[in-house]
Parts: sequence; structure tokens; C-alpha cells
Amino acid sequence: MSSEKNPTRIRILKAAWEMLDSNPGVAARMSDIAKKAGVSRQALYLHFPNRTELFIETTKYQDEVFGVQDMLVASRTAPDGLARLDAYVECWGNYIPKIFGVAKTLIVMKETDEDADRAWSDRMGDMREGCAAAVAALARDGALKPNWTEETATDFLWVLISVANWELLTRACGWSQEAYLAQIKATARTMLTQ
Amino acid sequence: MSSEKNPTRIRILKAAWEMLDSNPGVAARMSDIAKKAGVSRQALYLHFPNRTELFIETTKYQDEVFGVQDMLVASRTAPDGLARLDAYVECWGNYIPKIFGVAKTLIVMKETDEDADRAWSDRMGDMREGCAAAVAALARDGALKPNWTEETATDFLWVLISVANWELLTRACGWSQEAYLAQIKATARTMLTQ
DNA sequence: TTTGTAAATTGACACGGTGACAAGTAGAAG
DNA sequence: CTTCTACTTGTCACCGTGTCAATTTACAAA
Repeated sequence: MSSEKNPTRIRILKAAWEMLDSNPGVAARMSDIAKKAGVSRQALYLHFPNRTELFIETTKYQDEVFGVQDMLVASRTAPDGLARLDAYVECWGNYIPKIFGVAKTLIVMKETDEDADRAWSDRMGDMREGCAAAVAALARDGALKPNWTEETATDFLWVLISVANWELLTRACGWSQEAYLAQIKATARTMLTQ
Repeated sequence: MSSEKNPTRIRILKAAWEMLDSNPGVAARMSDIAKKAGVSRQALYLHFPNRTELFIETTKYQDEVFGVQDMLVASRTAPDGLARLDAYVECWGNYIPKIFGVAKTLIVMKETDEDADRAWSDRMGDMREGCAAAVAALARDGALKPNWTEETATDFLWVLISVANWELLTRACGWSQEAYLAQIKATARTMLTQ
């Protein structure tokens, strides 16, 4: 993809990544990131127009490093709706902890920053498509509970697997990742399928 | 309570309330709040030590105005666990939209501000007690599904009725308050009770 | 009426962080 | 040896918070 092997650019992205990971939601200062990257503060502005854009590029870099697309193969190749639902919840649910630090920063910034808002909304839009596909697969199998429309079921699933819920259950309540996944899967299955 | 009829203090609180409501999560500037209150910026510092504290006091003022305590009577006087669960979800679920603007601001600030964090965590702690009481009532009735402990069931309920979920369902997905309440109640009942 | 006092105003300032800009420098490629 | 590029150094304007001091207004008590 866009991994134009620009060494300092990558170093800056990695530094931003680490900073945001180590303090989710806190939007590190440009000077701190520069220090961590071993580069002058001005160099950051040589590669990114502003702080927001740097963070947005950091999320894109993460997606590149982790290979989001490959990760979703499991859910797309699932034999039936139920398997697809499980696989999608599992894929996304296991992706959240990897991106949480950076994502949380964007979530906080999106309230006050239009670009951050757009970037995060896009990401959530993509994620919603996965939900919609899983719900559609259920509907095709006749496995979707009749009280739902595909639209409302997608809404529900999308909210159920939101970053906020992951954060509350694992961080605030101290659930393990496995407990989280098991409960969310069970809830999705129980509420959506028949 | 602490409604020491201090007229300018109240005017400032009301101005802050309106500002935060009109732009949830954006943490209005002191000068804007002052302008809206028809008072000098410095006057704000005469009544509140800093911006965070002003917002915290604004939430307390809201609780006072709305009479949180009275509101919870319905759930405390419910005849059985199931009724109590329903009543509590309804009480809190209907309270969220009233406080959302100010609450959202605290939620955003809590990442970077220790005082905001404490204030919001306290509020969430109180809310959790209500969840725990409802779950305990269910358990007493033998109506709690056996896969739960009281602890994990409380966690689940607490997350289910979080402000974040209300925001996503009603704001991002456009659900009506009634649809939101109905779905959350159904989910709580289905997942927690037998 | 004068005086005392509390509440608010006005205007100035330091601080921290972003982002813009200009001039200088090191090193590789021709 | 020059030239181009990437980076550095240093400076500056801007914005918003929080502090301070001096002043004004309003009102109550003597």
C-alpha cells in the first residue's frame, strides 16, 4: 500500500503510535513525539500538516502493519450466517486492543476536530459494513429473529461491539479479553438469532 | 442541598449548562460562558477555582434541579427483581438525555483531567450501585441466569446502560428514545433473567 | 450623609502548546 | 566542487487558561 519506505516518516509514525498507546486518549504533544522519534519538532511538520493528520496517518499505518483486510477473511469465508457473525465479532473484538490507544485518541479528538471526526467515522463506517454483511448472512439463512429489520439489527450489533463497550468491560470492569469475547458473542447470538 | 441562593453563581451554572448542552463534549471557553451569563470572565474565577470545577459543579446543579434521588424511588419500590430491573433501566435511560451535554464533556475531559475523572467515576459508581441492587433483587428471586455471578451481571448491566451506548444508538443510529429503552430493557431481561 | 464592605469589572500578564517561517547545515549525487 | 534534499535551529504570532492588582458599583450600617 502506501508504505513508501520513508525512514523518518515511519519513525515518526512509530513514535506517535507508542505515545498514544502508552496514554490512550491523551493526544501527546508534538514535541514529545519528536523527542521519542529522535527528530526535531519541525521535522514532524515536514511530514504531516498538523497533529490531527499525524494521528490519522498513524491509524492508517496500523491498519497497514496489521493487515486488516487479511484479518477479515475468516468472517467472509464463513459457511453460514451464524459462523459469520461469530467470526466477525471475534475478528473485530481481537483487533480493538491492538488499536485502542490510537483509536481512543481519535475518539476523544473527534468531538473538537472535524478531520478526526471524519477519519473515525470512516473507520466506523467500514466496521458497520462488516456488521451489515453478517446480519445479511443471518437473514439469508432465515436465522435473524423476526423482531429485527436488517437495519436495526446492524445498529445493535455495531453498538454491541463498539470500542466503548470493550473499554468499559475490559478496562473499567477488568474482564479478560476471552471473557469479553465470549460474552459479546453470546449476546449477539442470543439477541439476534433464532 | 447546596442551593445557596447565590444569584450570579446560579447564572454562571445555567450558562455553562446551556453551553455544554448546545455542544456536547466540546468544553466551552470560559469567555463564552461568561458572555452567556452576562458577567465578566474574571467573575467565573470568583465562584469556581477553574474550568473543570465549574463543569463538575454544573453536573451537581443538574442533579439538584432534576432531583435524582426522587427519580430512583420507582426502582427501589418495585415489587420484584424483574420489575426493579425494568424500572432502573427506565429511570437511568430517561435521565441520560437530560444530562448528556454536560456528562459528555466530563467524559471527554476525564482522559486528561484528574478531577474530571474522579467526578465522573463517582457518578458512574453511584449508577453501578443501582445496577448491583437490581441484580441482587433478581438473585434473591432466583431469577438471575445461572451463568452469571452478581458481579459479572452487574458489570454487564452497567455497560449495557452506559452513556456511550445511549449516544451511539440514539445519536449515531438515530433510534428514538422509546426504541432505545425498549431494546435495552429487552436485552437486559433476555440476557440476565431466566 | 458618610463610611465600610462585598461583589464585580477592567486590564495586564505569564505560561504552555500549535503551527508558520526563515536561515543554516550535513551529506549524497552529479 | 557544487547542488539538491532532508533536517535542524531559532523565532514568532496566536489562543486559551489562570493570576494579579487596581478600580468601580451597590448597598447597608452608623
